[in-house]
Amino acid sequence: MPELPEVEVTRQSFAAAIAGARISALRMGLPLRWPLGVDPAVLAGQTVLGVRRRGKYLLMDLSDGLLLWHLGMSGSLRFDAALPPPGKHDHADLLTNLGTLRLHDPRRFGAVVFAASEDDVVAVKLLGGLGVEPLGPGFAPVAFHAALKKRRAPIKQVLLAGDVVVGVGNIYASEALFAAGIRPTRRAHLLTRPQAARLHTAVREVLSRALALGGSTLKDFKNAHGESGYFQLDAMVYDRAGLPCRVCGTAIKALRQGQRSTFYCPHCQKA
DNA sequence: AAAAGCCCCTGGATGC
DNA sequence: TGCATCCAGGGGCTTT
Repeated sequence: MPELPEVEVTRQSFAAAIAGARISALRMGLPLRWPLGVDPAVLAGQTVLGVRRRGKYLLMDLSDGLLLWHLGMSGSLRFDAALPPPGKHDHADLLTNLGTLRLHDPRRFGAVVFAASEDDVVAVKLLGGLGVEPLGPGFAPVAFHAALKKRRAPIKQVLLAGDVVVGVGNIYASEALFAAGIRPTRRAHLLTRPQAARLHTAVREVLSRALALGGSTLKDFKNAHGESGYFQLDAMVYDRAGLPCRVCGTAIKALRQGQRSTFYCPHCQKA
């Protein structure tokens, strides 16, 4: 479900409210993608210092260690002073004196993982290979082009892989390539410098626009207050197979790349 | 080193 | 109504 904008919207919607909270317990439900990696009792009495984001991970700094939260495909977080008893798909409740943070995740591809520090092996394994933040200063056109030069895979799959630039998921990969006028099947190393620069701009604009609109609401995205976003209202190509391109009217095409669907306009995306 | 496939899981939509 | 099939916003792991 969540790509960078949704994860960041989620973070912003509860980070300030949970800062300073004293943890009383962590209650886990069915197994998630990875085990917590520590006795939950270790968390009791710790304080939540803040919540950062790296790619699609949320890093919750504690007084002694950190919790990594990932929403997988279907996860969402909710933070409230009072929540109803956990339902079938509520698999983690972090209880604090300021409220409960609840992970709701039907498919259970998400995770909550404890790490003693960012140098902890588990943290390095999950975060160590991540690319640069697309909305940060490390994402620059020239370096981006240089990184693409080393990759022969289709550009769509390189965007999605997250080792060059993080946070671009399946929706925004298609949207950014449309905005840049680039064919998703184009081999990354064949992009010219102007094309890489266009894609760099497109990734930033698509993500920051979605972020400003509160994230996408394809199915059930909600921020930690249970409010929806609006991005799906203006997707240019995603999930529009056979429909007319909003720019030129040509029928949008769909294809499969690495077991994920891709959408593009054959007329607007010739590069 | 990089690329391609596989797989984890549940639920909704579609087809017979 | 029932059942089978396919698809879904991610990404680590194993195999080429």
